[in-house]
Amino acid sequence: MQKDVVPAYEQVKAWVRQHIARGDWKPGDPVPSESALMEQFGISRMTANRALRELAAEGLVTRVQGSGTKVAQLHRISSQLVIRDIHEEVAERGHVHTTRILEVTEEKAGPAVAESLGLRKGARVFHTILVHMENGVPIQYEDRYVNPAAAPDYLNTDFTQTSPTLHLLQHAPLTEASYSIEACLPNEVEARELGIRRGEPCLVMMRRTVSGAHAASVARLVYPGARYSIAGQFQA
Amino acid sequence: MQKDVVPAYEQVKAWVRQHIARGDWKPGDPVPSESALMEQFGISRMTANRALRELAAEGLVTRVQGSGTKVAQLHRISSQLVIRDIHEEVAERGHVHTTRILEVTEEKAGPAVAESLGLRKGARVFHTILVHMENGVPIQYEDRYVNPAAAPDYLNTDFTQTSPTLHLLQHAPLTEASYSIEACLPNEVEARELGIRRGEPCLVMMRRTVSGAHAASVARLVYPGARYSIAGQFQA
DNA sequence: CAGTGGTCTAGACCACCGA
DNA sequence: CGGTGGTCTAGACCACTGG
Repeated sequence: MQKDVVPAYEQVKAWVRQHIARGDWKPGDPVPSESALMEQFGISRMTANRALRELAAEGLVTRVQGSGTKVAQLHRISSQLVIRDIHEEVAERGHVHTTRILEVTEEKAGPAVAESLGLRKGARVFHTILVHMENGVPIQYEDRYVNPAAAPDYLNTDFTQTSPTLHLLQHAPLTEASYSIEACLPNEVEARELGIRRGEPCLVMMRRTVSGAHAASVARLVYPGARYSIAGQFQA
Repeated sequence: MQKDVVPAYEQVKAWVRQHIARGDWKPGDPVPSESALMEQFGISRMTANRALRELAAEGLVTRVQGSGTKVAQLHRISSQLVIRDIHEEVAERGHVHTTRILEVTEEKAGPAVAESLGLRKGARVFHTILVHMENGVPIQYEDRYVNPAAAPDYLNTDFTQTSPTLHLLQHAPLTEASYSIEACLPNEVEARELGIRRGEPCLVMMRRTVSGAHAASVARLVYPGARYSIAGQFQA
């Protein structure tokens, strides 16, 4: 039975997907029930169930117990924003990534940082400021505070070899994160270090990461607008 | 057996998740095999399989046939960027959404637009320019070209009642999309319509949507940087 | 009520991996 | 080779929906 290279449930999924993509079935239309698929494909109900359940997980169809399976309103096409190591990202483009280190210190947390990291005001925190360059051109100004509890070795890292993101990913596997992206003008220091004029707009990403029980780090990432864009793909 | 409110496979998932979140099992560590879970929880293999398979789909664990299930390197935490109707978004914040219509026309496609929509240069395209306001304050300048083949009725829409995004979602269910986000300074018209100075940075999202066989629309969405940010959450 | 999906079981065969 | 995951089946009981 299962000598097929393509599993039965995948065939069913593909078949349903096709009907939806071609517009044979429009949003709100019913999709054949599990028992209908059993007969049509000569499969067991568990197999039909798996196909429809996975399509529902992808958001292509909606299932309501007792009512049936319907083609979903195709609203929530979504893309993945992924937290990646910038070194890896640059290397993938076949370019050279280098880092300029501006600051690597231990400080007392100010109120804002303490709050973000879930520490008392004045608690010890690690602070790094780096500039990331792609083929020698600055592309990211990274101002980051790190919770010592999450990455005790942080300050001993050679940041010319290992980026903060990579160190954190390796030592404090992240379980949660939030971000916000805004357009801002750089302050004087940021403009100077990025080699741009004060009036040149930048993408600023504020990111807070959590690893297990600890808030691990808060970072302010400044990208020169003219040299960087966030791009992505949505797939149904 | 299944009188439990929480399904068995969910209990197994929660149990595994907990061990990973608490750090009992670190990235690379083996997760109990399906047969181990069968014994431990007194469940059948299909149930254990489902639990682990779904965790793998979420990216929490990695499964290799013949080798076993291991805790994944928690790198690719990802978030969902969702295409939403701006009216809905504003309404959800409990605010009032209004629209100012600047242009609703039919034009011949210039080379760039034709290319994006997959049409011949000079083909007829719909063009709308709107300003979206939240409680009377401009928050988005929307310059959009639409492929007539994907939404023939587009121009007949009352854009004070139905946003372009909503019309398109309803009439041309989207199957694919790509976007890029940059920081830019607004041009003179955009600045005037958004009520900001020329030097104030903006988030600009270029978005191209595909519906079935047709490229449906390309849009340039300009957000005043000081009034708008894109925010999101990553979840493992 | 009949039909639907939600869950579960106890088997089964297979392909793959590592020792 | 034994253990692993990948898939599949033929049944089962349940909760829910709709007419």
